[in-house]
Amino acid sequence: MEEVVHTEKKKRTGKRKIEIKPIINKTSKQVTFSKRRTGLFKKASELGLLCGSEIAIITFSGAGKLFSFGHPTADAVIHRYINQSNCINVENSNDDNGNYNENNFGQLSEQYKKVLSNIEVEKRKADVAPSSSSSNGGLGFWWDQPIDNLGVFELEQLKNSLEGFRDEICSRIGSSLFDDIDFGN
Amino acid sequence: MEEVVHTEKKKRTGKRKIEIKPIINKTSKQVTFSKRRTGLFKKASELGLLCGSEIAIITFSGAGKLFSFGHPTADAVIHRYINQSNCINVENSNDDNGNYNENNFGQLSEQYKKVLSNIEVEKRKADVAPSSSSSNGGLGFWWDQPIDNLGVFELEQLKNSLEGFRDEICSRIGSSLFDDIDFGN
DNA sequence: ACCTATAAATAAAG
DNA sequence: CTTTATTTATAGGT
Repeated sequence: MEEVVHTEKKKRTGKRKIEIKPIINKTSKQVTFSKRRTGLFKKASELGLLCGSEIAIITFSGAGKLFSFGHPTADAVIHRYINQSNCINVENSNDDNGNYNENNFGQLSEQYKKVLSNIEVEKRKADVAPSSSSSNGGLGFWWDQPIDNLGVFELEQLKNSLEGFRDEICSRIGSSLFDDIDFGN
Repeated sequence: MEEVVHTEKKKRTGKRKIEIKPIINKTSKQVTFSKRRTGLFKKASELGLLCGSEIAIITFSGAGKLFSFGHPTADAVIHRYINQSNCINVENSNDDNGNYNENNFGQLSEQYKKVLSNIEVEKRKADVAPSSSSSNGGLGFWWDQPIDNLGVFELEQLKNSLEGFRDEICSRIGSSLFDDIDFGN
């Protein structure tokens, strides 16, 4: 039987304490990102499952690669987040620096109301307005054009575009928030 | 020195293993949500700090209360997520059921191109269009009105509203994605 | 990708 | 909120 006396080159394996500061080494940064992201997503799924809560995580790696997790889906949760502006349930949380994050979607419906109200005011200023027509060659942006220069067809386009734009936005946002915005009827 | 033999009423304190399934008891569900959400946000902040990655977490408690975390901010990350449609960097991750989440913002710029192209086609169909004017009393939605009935003032409103709408959307989305959409110039 | 020792998170009780 | 016992996550190495 042999006794080997190790002249203490302590084979320090196992987890060690680390400081929470930027990892310089690119490879170990990637490894850590991968491991911790996996752990984070697992915990998020447990939270959703245990507590019946909806949750979405969006993260971009240092290299700009996107990873997302969602329960039930990331998009569903994000849509709910974007559309909850007019609800009271707005809570912020602090980040690693102890700073608070703000949800700045909160005042949107107010802004819309203001815009619509301004339109109402403008409306009252006018009684009857003259109109003229002409075909527009298609130079510049429509909002830089004198409105008088727009013919019926251009207006049709405007209308169609606006409808399309509005529908796209609504479906993109998955929102009913804009449904009551009618641009002055 | 005294040796006390405990007639085993094992005082079972300390963490115990749990199953990952919905918690029924409302109180312990709230407690668990609070504790785990805190832990999750902490881990997320560590991930951001260690790996220089951007991260956002949005979660709604069972009661519908919103909590968010973001590094640098939740909104910044969500905007980047929404706007990265035309990038190649789309990675999905699986949720607790092993299902994959999908980012369905990917085809948006394509849709816009299609709309704009349709408008171009329409444009070519017309040469000159007549126009008329009249004040509109303000009944119904503008897109349900015959376009001929719109007077200059209504068109101004339309223009202003559209500008406002577009600007609001752009600032809301924080996007440059719509900047090139000009509704037919 | 896998292993192992250890740090960190946390379930239950006070 | 605090403590305690234990499970879970994970840093570093292979």
